[in-house]
Amino acid sequence: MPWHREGALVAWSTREIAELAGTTLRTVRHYHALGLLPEPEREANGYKAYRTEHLVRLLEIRRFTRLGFSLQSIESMESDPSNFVERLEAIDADLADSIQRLTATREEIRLLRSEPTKPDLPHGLSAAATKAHLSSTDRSLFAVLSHMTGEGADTHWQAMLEDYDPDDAAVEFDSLPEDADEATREALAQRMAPQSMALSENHPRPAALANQPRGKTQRVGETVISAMLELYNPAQLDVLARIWRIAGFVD
Amino acid sequence: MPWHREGALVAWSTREIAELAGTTLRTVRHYHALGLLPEPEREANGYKAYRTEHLVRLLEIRRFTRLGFSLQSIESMESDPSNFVERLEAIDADLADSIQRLTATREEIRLLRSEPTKPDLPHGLSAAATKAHLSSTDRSLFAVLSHMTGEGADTHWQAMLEDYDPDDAAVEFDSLPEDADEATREALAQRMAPQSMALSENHPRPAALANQPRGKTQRVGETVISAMLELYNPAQLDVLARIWRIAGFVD
DNA sequence: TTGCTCCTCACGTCACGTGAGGTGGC
DNA sequence: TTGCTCCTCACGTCACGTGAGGTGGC
Repeated sequence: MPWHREGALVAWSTREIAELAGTTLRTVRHYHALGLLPEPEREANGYKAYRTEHLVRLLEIRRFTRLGFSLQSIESMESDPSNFVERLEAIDADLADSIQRLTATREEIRLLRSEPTKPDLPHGLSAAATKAHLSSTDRSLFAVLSHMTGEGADTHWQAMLEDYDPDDAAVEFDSLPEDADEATREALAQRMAPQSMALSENHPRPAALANQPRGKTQRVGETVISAMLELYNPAQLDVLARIWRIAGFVD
Repeated sequence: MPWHREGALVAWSTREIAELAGTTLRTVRHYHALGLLPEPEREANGYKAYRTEHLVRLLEIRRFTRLGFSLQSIESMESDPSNFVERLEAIDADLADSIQRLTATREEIRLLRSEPTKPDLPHGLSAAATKAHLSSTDRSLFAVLSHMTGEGADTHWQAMLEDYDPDDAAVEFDSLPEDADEATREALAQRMAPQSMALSENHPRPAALANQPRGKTQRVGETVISAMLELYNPAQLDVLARIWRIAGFVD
């Protein structure tokens, strides 16, 4: 409870002024430490005795922080109030950015909630990869592929995956032992090639991918190739090479 | 540039994997420190040699953080993935809150930019107070009054201020010396009373203020009264008391 | 003596940012 | 020798939160 001093005047404790202002004890003390809020006089027992001037100042500081000013910028602004509007505009631009980002995040979350799926890939890709029964190895490859080719290409990969039929050959490929003999590898490649060719024919590289600067495309290629080299075993890599030759992707 | 190792395999440095993932050196090291991202093997010179598995994991972590997960919650979620959807919903609620707050802040900033005025009071009140040529003392009183009566009452105070005419008597009141004699004080009260009465008649207390719980109203009253006791000098307080008696607010 | 409120350090939070000081190959 | 990149501490950021340890009046 506020106590009386010097006759009619009333003073508040730190906790009281904090609650009056709708904030916390620690916040008030923090403003003292920064010199933003002057310390009031003390009672005989050492307690701080806040008065209206302090409440007014505290409310003013809170108003500025709610507007998005940092405590430091409140100080600097009060020593040089010249470019107040510019500061406001800078804060406003930051706020617009933040809202933009948070809204995009909410949209991602909405998709995830509407169709829960492992969030290791962008949502559409993840759902398609799950429906296509991709192995975790293949998912890893698509994680790299999708990130490296950029968001714009995701719909392309997604459409391709949605068109993909996980047949027996694919299952065999996933569990192909690294020492599979040549006949096995060649036979598997022959079985897998047709679908690869069909997919590549039905889903040509989109313009966004084709029109990249040369260096970028090369980096993407190197990264994806090196990912494949690590993700697949020698027999699987050989099967892939054979498929590419059959399909005419390489010679 | 990536360097080669064990024949065809390629490894990246910390900086390289960070850039590949679109993040920073320090971020990668931070994830190591938290145990979120396993450390890769080292080259002979002690350099870390990252490979695809690390890139995939790094991209996954980044995806979670962009969704709003804290680093800690990524860990705990992976050890117990059961309530994934609940976590998503909690994050979504936080995001909605944040967007709500930021949007409200932007609206305040928009008002301030459209009509720049001292931001010591809520915008509408500040503009009205400035137009009414209120002294900084009076502004302080309104800062306390507005905060204590809550946002809902601001339009009431604003309407009152917009109706207020800062006449000669008000100017005299602002600079009234604390030892002004009784005749001066009484004359001033007589000149000021009519406008006070008119204002209070044209702007009755809104329901939002009248329907407060008793304790709340009392606290507001005490705080505002104590603000007045500090903001005005004895002669000014006496003039106010005389006005109130003339107007019949008190007896 | 027990409870309650006040006080002053001073370390903790969160996701990294930023030097400081040293190494290794060209 | 100079430049460049890597490495490991370790303190800094921002606006406070959270004890720890002690005091003073009922």
